[in-house]
Amino acid sequence: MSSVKRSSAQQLRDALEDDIINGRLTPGERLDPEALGREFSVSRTPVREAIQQLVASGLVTVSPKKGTFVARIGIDQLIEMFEVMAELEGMCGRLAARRISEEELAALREALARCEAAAEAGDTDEYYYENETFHDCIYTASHNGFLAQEARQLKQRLKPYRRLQLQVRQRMGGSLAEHRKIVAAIEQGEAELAEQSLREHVLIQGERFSDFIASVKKLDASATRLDPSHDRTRA
Amino acid sequence: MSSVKRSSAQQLRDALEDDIINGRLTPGERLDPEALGREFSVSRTPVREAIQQLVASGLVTVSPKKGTFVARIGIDQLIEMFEVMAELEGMCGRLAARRISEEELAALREALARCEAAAEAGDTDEYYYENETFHDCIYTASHNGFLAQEARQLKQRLKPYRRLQLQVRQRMGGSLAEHRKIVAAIEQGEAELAEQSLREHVLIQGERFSDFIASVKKLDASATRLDPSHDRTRA
DNA sequence: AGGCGAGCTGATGTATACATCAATAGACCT
DNA sequence: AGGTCTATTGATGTATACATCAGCTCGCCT
Repeated sequence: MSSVKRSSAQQLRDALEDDIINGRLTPGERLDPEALGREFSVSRTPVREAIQQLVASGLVTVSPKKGTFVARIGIDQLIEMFEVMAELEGMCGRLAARRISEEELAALREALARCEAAAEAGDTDEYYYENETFHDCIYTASHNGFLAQEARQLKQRLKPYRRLQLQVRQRMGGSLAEHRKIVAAIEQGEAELAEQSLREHVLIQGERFSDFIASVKKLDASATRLDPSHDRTRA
Repeated sequence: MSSVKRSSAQQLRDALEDDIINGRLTPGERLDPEALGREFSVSRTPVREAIQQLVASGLVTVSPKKGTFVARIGIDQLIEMFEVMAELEGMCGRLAARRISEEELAALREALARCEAAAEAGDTDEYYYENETFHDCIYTASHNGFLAQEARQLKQRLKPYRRLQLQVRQRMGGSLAEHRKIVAAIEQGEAELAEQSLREHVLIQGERFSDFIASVKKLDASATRLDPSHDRTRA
């Protein structure tokens, strides 16, 4: 399997990445290398390495002589990133409509079914998860591994902020309808339609920015002063 | 200005990046941290840091216990990356057609003029350089800084391989005609046309892959055995 | 009392020494 | 002679100590 023995730096990187993506570490929060070293029983060197990698992937920023913090993405850049995300998703859909295999199509239908089930059950968390699987199926079906990788990476980078979005329950119904339309387009090999549908599917969430921006600003403000309640040094 | 005092690791990173992009270090070539340390009069720590960053940006790969090497991109992935590059360029064009400012349009026309001059003079190197400026103008004019950054980064990553392309002199004329078409589309705000023109402009180079692939394979083969003639440790 | 400056503090950046482990080459056994 | 096991080697990975430097505080001067 994928080698079970990974370097401390890699493990730490994954752990921090997961913490950031899943909101256990919020944007603006400070990361103390020494504290992290104590927590994971390693020296500052691999901690530093892990942080460097997170900086490279855009999840962390480090200000010399001031400290390292979970990256705070400005609203303007956030919009820009959504714009690119929509394009990448659209491209995945366009390619998938042309290249998808039978197995992949089956997996896509399965993912759609799971989304429908979650929506019917009103389980927003479950829907959020299955929604990811759905989109991931399309990435894979694009048969462009590099594109899929880029899409996943950007999505990860946006994740700390996305979780504020779909909370709106009404959005689930609309999202589901769009999913069906997307699947239909891919099934029939209508590349342009699939692209446009997916692009809009992503952008619609961006257009709900009225509510969204408010949430972000609020989160920005609360995280401005380094919230000590999230201190990871405490056991 | 942009702080003149940068860390050794950053300087080294930039130096190596430049070496790789401009072909002084060829794909597959080994990078010896100790030798680099001696050359730049620093310890292995900042060297390692620089290498880590290059790994993150995809220009270098490191195999544990075997060594670190300039990244070798397989032909299949190379094609995938060109596909994405074309999409990003197209997106830049589409956005630029809607958002470009007068100043930016002037700069774009200027860049086109320089391309024309270089082409008329038959100076391929100059054309290569001005061609970059031209495309960079479009990135900027997209008014999406994140998109522009991603496009530049991907272009950098492809650069070590792109230099094998435009060598064909005949391509300059065709390229120039496409440039004019692109500028015209942007001038008139025809977003879709600008997008399609740019996408094809990039992909055409990919379709010339018949010749291209041969060159890459040749380069791949010659770099397979770690060529000692490129050893940087020698003064 | 308010502003300014020197020293302190705490953060990142760097150097060096050690640990670890896979690839390799050598010798031994068959 | 061929294959296998083992010891060496050389590479990355990690630990620790030191250097450096900006921000902050405390105290002095005006």
